Amino acid sequence: MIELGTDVRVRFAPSPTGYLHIGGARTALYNWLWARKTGGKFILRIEDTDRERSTQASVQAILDSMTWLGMDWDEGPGKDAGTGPYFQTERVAIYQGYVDKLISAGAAYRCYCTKEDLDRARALHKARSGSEQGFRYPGTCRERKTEPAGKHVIRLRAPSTGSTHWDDLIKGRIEIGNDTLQDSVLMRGDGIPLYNLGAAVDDISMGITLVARGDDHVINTPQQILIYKALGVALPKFAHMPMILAPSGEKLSKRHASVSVMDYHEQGFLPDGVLNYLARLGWSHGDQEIFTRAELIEKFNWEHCGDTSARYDLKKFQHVQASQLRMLSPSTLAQHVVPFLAKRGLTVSANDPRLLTAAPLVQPRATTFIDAADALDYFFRPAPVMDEKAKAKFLGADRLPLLGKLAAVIEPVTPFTREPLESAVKSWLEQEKLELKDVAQSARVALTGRTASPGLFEVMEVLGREVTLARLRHG
RNA sequence: GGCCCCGUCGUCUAGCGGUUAGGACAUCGGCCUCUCACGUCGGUAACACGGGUUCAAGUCCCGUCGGGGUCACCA
Repeated sequence: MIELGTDVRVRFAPSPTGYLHIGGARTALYNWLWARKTGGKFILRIEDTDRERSTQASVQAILDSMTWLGMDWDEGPGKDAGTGPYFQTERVAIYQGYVDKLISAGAAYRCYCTKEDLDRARALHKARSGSEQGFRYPGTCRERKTEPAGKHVIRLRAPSTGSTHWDDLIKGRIEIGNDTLQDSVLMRGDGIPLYNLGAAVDDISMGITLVARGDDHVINTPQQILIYKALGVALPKFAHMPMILAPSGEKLSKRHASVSVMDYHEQGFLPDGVLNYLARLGWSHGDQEIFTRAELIEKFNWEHCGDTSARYDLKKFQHVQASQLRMLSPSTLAQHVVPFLAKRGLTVSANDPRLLTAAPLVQPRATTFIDAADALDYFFRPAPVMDEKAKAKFLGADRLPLLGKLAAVIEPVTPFTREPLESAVKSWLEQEKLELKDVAQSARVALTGRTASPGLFEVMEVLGREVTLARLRHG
């Protein structure tokens, strides 16, 4: 059991090279949940050192996605708590300071090899081994006595003997032989840090106590531990979570599914639906599948994070989303669905009594807000959009007299609500020796334009007397 | 290829030496019923393989096979 404490400081450190991916969202979620559970701090840091690929639009997309999901950060863009700035490109002076310390500690050195030198060495390696893989920096500048003026990168002086290990919160003890390490570049010639330096220095200077990230970073951890040790700083805990795979087992990408968080917003998913699904993809709490946000915070832990990669499953995702949608109060559902009604050209107020009455009717019939808006459509149009096939089948000329009678039967019913309507219609049917199913589908098509809808009397109640009678009489 | 991680129903998972291997999604069938859903009842379906250790192995160890990650002046 990991101790709770107020000293928990976790972070999510995305690179703004695209939208926020659902894999990234899950990484953020586990960190955020842990911070909220423990009363610790959740820090958002933007790792924008790849100038070529980083864009302002991506930064905004990440911020928007985090905000939509409701994962608020305690420190980060717009919230400086003294550990900022939170964009790595604004922290170059900090990295330079740490690099100086690393060099004087003998843990790093300046390397003056040019790109061409390295390309030559790499070509030589390939010629010998038949592959570019496995190339290691030959160490040309490692023991250099003189320091020529000029452009240089900073390299890690990696040990070649012994091993580096840590106890991963998810994967247990991991040990990697130092002979697999190499003198990798920590800082570019232009003073911009590379991932391992930036991440380690930021985690140190921001006081991060638990580094939780995707397990594609396992291999980076030894180098970062080396940096911590060279600086004489206490190590954080590490938790490496498995990746999310496509249903086919490949790395999940756009080709397989909607991977951008904001896609789910547009598709009418609930933030809580996304969070619930992502939480269960790689973490469990006994047999429970559906969690409120508060339950997630209360119950999340690292012990029950699985160490196997999980495959994305839209069907299950939809089920979780539908379950979350059903948990909404009518007024909350109304608020969420109004923009989706607007997209259909239907201007409806979230306080519209028809909407509030209809909301519980569509709730068990919808997965997303798009579905809900579709199911609500005919309540708010002057006339329903008619399914022509249904009309041909159920609204033939022979059916109209019956619907006229039905209209006459319900016309005087007061109040115009489901129970009185139902009993009035039932007793009429009894007299006529008819069954409800003899008239129900025709009435449904007349009222809604389609063959599937909530119960007939509920629909009538929402439509109200005027509209119901008009539609039955083919207004 | 080297190094690292992983292997329970199709999928997400529970399990932490003794279970008729449980739940959920999906799927199939029944019930409910004015349609469609919701709900509900039930079925099919899994410990990758081979060696150990042990009275006893899905649970521990080794190997094989399989999957994934990573080997950049990307992150």
